[in-house]
Amino acid sequence: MRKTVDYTILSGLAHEPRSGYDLTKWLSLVASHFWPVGHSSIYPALAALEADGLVRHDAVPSEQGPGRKVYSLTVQGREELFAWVDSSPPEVQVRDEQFVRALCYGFLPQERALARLEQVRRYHSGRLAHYEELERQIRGESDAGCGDSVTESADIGKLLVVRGGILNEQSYLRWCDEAMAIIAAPTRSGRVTPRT
Amino acid sequence: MRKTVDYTILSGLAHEPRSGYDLTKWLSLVASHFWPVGHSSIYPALAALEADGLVRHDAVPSEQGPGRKVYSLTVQGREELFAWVDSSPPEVQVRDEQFVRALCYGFLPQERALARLEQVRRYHSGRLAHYEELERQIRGESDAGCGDSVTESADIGKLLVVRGGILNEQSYLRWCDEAMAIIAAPTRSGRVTPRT
DNA sequence: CTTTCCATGTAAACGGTTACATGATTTC
DNA sequence: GAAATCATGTAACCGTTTACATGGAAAG
Repeated sequence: MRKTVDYTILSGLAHEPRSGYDLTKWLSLVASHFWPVGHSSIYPALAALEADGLVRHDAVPSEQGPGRKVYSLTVQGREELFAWVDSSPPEVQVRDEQFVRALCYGFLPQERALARLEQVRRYHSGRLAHYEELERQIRGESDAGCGDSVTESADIGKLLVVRGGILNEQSYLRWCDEAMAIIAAPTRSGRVTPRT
Repeated sequence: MRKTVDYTILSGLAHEPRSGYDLTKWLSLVASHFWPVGHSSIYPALAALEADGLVRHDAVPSEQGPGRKVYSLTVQGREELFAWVDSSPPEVQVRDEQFVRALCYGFLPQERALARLEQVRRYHSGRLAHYEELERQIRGESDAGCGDSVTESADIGKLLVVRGGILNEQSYLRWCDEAMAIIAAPTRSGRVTPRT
């Protein structure tokens, strides 16, 4: 059975033929916020995909370091990828350690919980700026290419995921604000730290 | 080194002493959307936490099935949990397979991508309704049992995570709408069927 | 001459999920 | 008498992460 990391790799190659090294960098740029992949997963996966006939590579000599293996999708690889993309997604499984902490914020002294949330907010503020910069880049590229706004098939995918990142970070920021309001609310009587 | 699942369990016990069985059910209700934990992780973890003196259990006979082991936090367990809660969170790592597919939606025929997004939207619409119901329950409970400070502290955590779930699902719905608009945009030229 | 970047890979450790295993009681 | 719920646990598997491993070229 094929794993998600395989399809992530195939997706990368669908956008453009790449070496394992380039894939690693590209995926860490555009896909790390929904499916992080390290290079130590990529190289074995590429070899397995090649053995199954979903990708093939051309050896390309490089000026520095060892020769590159530039991988591209085969017809079969393209078919399998698109079939998977157009298949029923399972229920999403998200893991966010931050919320485990949040589950206990009510037990912390008010000012500690608020300080934590402030910190979380700063972090996501930075992430948001990062995705917004990415969006500008994508829109800039496709403007330069054709004349229309987003036209290229490949750009649509990139735009979709970056918009996802942006909306997600915005909602996180909204959560921080709300959470701080809930914790700072004066309606509660006594908590771990006594009032006054 | 302690893992997140340990702190998730400790968080559950901080809210109320519970058996492994009850913990499993409670966590699947309130924590499954940010840190899913199965019972086969819980029982070994509880044993390890007990060996380390962070929790202890009282054997309580049960009417049906084997006797229950009701676990509660020790002083040390409480301290370690709160110290972790009030520590610097690492960068969050989210995994959402849906976005891997989205990365390739530009390669699908328009109507297929739109159908997919419609399906995703329905799913998250259901999730949103679920969290909203949960929020109503929590707010109902704390209105009913007004006065007790411990109960209130526990309710804050539950409220925070359920609000997180709601804001997150709302942003997902917004993403679906945006994504459908981007894909349905008439400005694109040559993308109708996937190339082969 | 040391660090960074290019470029590829392997192997062990870790954590989580799935399946296995048991058995009593209540409900249909 | 079959299924669901209560209640506990173990073991194999699987995928990811981290560390190990190599080595040339450019830049500081």
